[in-house]
Amino acid sequence: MSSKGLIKRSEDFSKWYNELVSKADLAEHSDVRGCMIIKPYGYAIWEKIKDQLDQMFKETGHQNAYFPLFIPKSYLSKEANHVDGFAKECAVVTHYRLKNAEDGSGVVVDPDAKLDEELIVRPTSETIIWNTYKKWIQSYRDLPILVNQWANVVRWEMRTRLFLRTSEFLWQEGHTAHSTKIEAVEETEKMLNVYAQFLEQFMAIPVIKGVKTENERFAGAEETYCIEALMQDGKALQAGTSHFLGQNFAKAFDVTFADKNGIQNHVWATSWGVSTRLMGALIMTHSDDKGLVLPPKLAPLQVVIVPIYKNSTQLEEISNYVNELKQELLKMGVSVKFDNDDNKKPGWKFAEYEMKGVPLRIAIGPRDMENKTVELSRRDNFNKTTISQNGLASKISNLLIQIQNDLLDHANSFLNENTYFASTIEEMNKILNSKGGFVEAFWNGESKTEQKIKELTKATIRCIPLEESNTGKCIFTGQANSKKVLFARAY
RNA sequence: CGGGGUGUAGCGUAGCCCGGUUAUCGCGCCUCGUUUGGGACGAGGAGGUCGCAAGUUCGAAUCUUGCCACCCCGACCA
Repeated sequence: MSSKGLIKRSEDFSKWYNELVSKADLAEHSDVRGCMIIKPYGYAIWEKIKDQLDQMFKETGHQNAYFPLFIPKSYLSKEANHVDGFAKECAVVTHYRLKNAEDGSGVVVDPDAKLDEELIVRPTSETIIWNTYKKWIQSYRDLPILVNQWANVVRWEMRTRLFLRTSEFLWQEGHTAHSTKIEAVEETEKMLNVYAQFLEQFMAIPVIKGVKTENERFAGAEETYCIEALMQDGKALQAGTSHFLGQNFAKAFDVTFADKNGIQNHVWATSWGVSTRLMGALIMTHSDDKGLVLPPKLAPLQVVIVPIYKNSTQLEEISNYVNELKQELLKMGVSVKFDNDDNKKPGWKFAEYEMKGVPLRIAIGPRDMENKTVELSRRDNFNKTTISQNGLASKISNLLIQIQNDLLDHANSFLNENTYFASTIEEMNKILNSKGGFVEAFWNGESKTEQKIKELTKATIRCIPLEESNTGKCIFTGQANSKKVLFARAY
């Protein structure tokens, strides 16, 4: 149950985000630092995301499996870069038993129950999975392995935000094994495209596809592909990553296969993931000062019907009509709720469903019953129209498609309008300090240069876009033949 | 993990500096009635370990210390 209004985005975007997450009933903080409770309404959206992605993974030949939460500490250290990247943020299990304190003050860790080998709570599962794949793979006939898992992972974060960065989060992680480098790279790119397609077609979020620089690469990867989205406050958000892992994990875990000639080779690997962070992307892409805005394809509730009446006779008449309409809509696969709660006035309901981002609202009163009309109101642009009850269900169904498309168009325009080019550091700072956005610029490919630019602008290279682009003079060193990359301040 | 801020009923808050009956107000909640085309109104009612723990004191929401959580800014990261 949410109380009135949100702070305006223009006043305090960060506060707006926090209030929205809370008032739209998406999530709340738990008593454990950095951990979140995803509430039923928020989880319903995540389930939509999950179900659709799961279907897309299966359509591309993947199967789900489940690997354990706990990973022996020794596994993590087998791949040098990997351990460097994750060691600082791992939760560690050291004991397996509690006992009553002798002074009666409660339970304490039983010092006699110390684990011989400590377990880490997975920050990601490459190590335990590759330790397993070693047993699964003997010959090229065992390849490829195309496995995904839906899981929770823990990374001990210093600074957290609901959905955007929490110590525990939900995600999926795909882990594949291939006999050739080409096939593994293809898989990495294929899954990046699946993500991009999902974000655009279902979340109505346009993304830039690219690869990360060495600095930003996943710990243990040869190449990290990513999709980057632009939020309404002009900051970039990494929405998904797909890694070409080369033979790094195969070598670390000694995973080899016999090829057709009987020669032993190391296996080629990929991994790819998206997380509950997508919820943050969804919120910060479409929502407005009235609350959440959901694309119809991800809305747990697509249509809400609010009756307006003065007495029970009127309500009954309206109900009779609405129940028929509801059946028709449900048959068309449209999710719909008739909110006939007598304790809340229509105005209250309007505001409430706006906060929760229900894409389409229908209001029906005695006037409508008389004229055989209803009032349709769109959440995304607040357009209100009074239309005939004739053929209403299919009009609604079409309108939902229209809303889905309009949200993507709108987000696309925003992305285009907020992508700039800068040829000097001053220009870049000017852009970033005024409204933010993506800034294209040339970069000479050196980490040192990237670091310097970061110090001067607080912007990082979000990606080197996959699209072919021309070369030019490095924004920092002036070096010719530098490649075009995308800078932004980022979440 | 460093610097700053905050924590009082489900939510938002007054009181704290300067310790002293029964902890303020609004929203929400419950009951009854009237209402219902953009967050209704009246009457009555319930709801509190003042973040947690020690300490100072005759007496602590108020003072001291420690801890926990959240928010903002850094460093780090999806």
